[in-house]
Amino acid sequence: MNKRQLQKQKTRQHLLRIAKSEFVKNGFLNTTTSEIADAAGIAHGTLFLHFKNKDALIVEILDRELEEINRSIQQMIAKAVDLEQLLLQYLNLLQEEEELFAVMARELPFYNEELRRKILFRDSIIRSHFHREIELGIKEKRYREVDVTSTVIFLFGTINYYLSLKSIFIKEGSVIKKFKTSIIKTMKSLLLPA
Amino acid sequence: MNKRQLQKQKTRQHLLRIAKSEFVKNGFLNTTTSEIADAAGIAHGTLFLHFKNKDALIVEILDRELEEINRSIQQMIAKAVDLEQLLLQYLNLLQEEEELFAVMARELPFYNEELRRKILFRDSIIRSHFHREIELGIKEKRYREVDVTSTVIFLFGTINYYLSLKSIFIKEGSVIKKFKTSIIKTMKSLLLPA
DNA sequence: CTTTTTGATGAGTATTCAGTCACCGAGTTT
DNA sequence: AAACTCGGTGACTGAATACTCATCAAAAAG
Repeated sequence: MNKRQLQKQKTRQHLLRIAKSEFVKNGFLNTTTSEIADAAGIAHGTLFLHFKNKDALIVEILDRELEEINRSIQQMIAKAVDLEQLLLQYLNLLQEEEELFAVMARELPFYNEELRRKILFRDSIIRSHFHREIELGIKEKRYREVDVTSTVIFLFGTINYYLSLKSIFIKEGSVIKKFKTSIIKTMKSLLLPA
Repeated sequence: MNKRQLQKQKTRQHLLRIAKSEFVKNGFLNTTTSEIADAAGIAHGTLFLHFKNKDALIVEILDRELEEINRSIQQMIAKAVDLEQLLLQYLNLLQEEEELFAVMARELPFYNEELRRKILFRDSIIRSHFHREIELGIKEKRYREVDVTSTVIFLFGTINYYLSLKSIFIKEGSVIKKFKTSIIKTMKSLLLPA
């Protein structure tokens, strides 16, 4: 790879990094291509040399992020021994990239089909693990006989609600951190016999 | 009131009605002032004769809607004898104006301070009634000793999650109708002793 | 050393919208 | 009936913003 190609690669990576931080800061919908170019210190037109359009940029960023999240989730599942640990580790994962998850939760209904599908697919994977874990618990009589699907949606609905209204729930810091224990507590009280 | 003033009143009411149906159809953010004017059969400029700007229009529409909803809620509370009935009636209320609630759930994070405050204030009123009802149930030993605040947020978070992703959860018809029974069932299993 | 290639530039284009304003004509007043 | 008022009109403006393209200069190729 010669000097030119090397520089191009570097610019591209730089753009991806800056774009992600801008998206996380203001959301995908409210970040303009000019803002990204300015923040990256390159000309506006250069952005379109590296990415077909704004959508292609966000898709590439999300693909990378979702892939990394999937890796973390796989590790998590391998390690977690029960639902409480799984939930705690999942919440920790969310907390680490909370700004990004908050943006996705808030903007999901406005994304195009492709993006929505990718995000919801990632969601469905982790959801299915919770589903399985709860079913197992019921079979082993550790949990009460709840409606598993509804229970899982209650959990994810609540987490997404917290995330999408993050800035309203708290001034700064992590919503997940703030509500982690009460989420776990309520899930336990839903599942464990009295 | 003379002929002119009468006509003005009529145009204004007509605009409010058409604007609401457009907002419900495509959301507030994705409805243009031209679309509303076209649908109402008036000139684009006329809209700004009746309302200072697009925001003033949505604020007036929401004020009317929220006021009516408040009236319904007051009636509901007067009649409801227990949590299950209260919840069922609340879900019925949501179902009646589901498109509007779905738009609000989806777009809330993007509204300005004033609109957000109004919507969240209405939410907090109904939430406080659930809170009180659950506390009472715990005191009277009908319910288990759950964390009341978390339980209420679980309920509202889940409902909002369903609403904001309405179009993803179902093709057409009512999400609330579809999930009503499982929401109630899960709430009961959360609150009632095993 | 000359020619060709190509990454980068940024002024310019196209589009979408909210909001304005000079003007019209029906209705009201004098 | 003349003068005035005011609701309505729609072409126009200005702002925002995604995307293009003629041009440049440095690097690569011949």
